[in-house]
Amino acid sequence: MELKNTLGPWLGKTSKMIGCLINDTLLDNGIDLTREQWVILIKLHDKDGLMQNELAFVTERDKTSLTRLINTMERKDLVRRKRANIDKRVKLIYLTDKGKSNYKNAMPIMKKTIQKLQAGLDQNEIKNTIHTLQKLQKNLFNLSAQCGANQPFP
Amino acid sequence: MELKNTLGPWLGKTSKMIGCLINDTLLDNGIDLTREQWVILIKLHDKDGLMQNELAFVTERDKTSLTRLINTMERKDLVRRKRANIDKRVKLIYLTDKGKSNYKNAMPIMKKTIQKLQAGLDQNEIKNTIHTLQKLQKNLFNLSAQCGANQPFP
DNA sequence: TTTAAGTAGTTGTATATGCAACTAAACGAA
DNA sequence: TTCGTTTAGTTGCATATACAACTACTTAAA
Repeated sequence: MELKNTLGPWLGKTSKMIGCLINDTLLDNGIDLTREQWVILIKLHDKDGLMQNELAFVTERDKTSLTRLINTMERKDLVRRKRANIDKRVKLIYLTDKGKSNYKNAMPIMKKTIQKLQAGLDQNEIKNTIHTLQKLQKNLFNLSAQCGANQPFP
Repeated sequence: MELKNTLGPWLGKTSKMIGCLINDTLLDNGIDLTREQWVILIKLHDKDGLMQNELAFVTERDKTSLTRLINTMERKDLVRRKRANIDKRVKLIYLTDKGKSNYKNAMPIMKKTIQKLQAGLDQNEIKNTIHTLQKLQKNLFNLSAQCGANQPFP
């Protein structure tokens, strides 16, 4: 088996290039966000007030990484922490007005970029590829390839 | 268009999980390598004595990142720098004996892991997915989504 | 041949990442 | 109810990453 004909390297390179594209797009449009911060804004726009552990899980990162990412974003006034009343260990993360407006500014631009990225691919091809990726993720999950000790939330 | 039905997030998550799997596999087998170091060993095994800029290009990273990655690997005695005689600016990177033996130890284990990863996927499915990824990479290249100022080597 | 422009690599600075070990709070069972 | 265990989040440490600005060397052109 040749390593080069396996999915790993292809996925790795493509993913890396997409990361660069997202960074560049944000920068070129004067939006002061890293791609990591951008994803956090998406998740919070989806459901505001997630606790840190949930946010770490849905963004596939260790909780310690998330702590520091939120530190940076709080410093930039994109989100804010709020202690939960029911359970005082928990900190809930909320979008600030600045976070919301950054999301709103970035979204149409990012959608346009993603369309350019997928140019020349038909819907069926995209669907099949996603399906294959889902199979891989299932395998990865069974191989317990999850960073950190993140638990799924029921 | 729903962001969730585009390839970006699926690729990102899968790629992240594969990274964790590689790290875990190396760690579980007592191989003292990060996944980034592992990829460098592969490229050098393929062709020893690459110059840093070439190595940065083939591994899709900025030359400054490569400088520091090689620093770490030189400290760990996995590779060594050698000034080129023809052009004194250039530094060529060679595998050390330790680097070679780490590669040799890791390779069969990593191949086994990759087979587990691709379990349940038929060759055709893999081929089609790689083909789609190649299309994406072409788009990404045209969108000049390359990190750093890395140039392709003719 | 001398000088300007380009190239290879490094350093400064900032961000992001993860494991181990920690604190504080909540829970659960004797 | 109290004491051991679990959980949420943080900190220490090490690695990886990239842009800007730098040094040292090479090349091309005046």
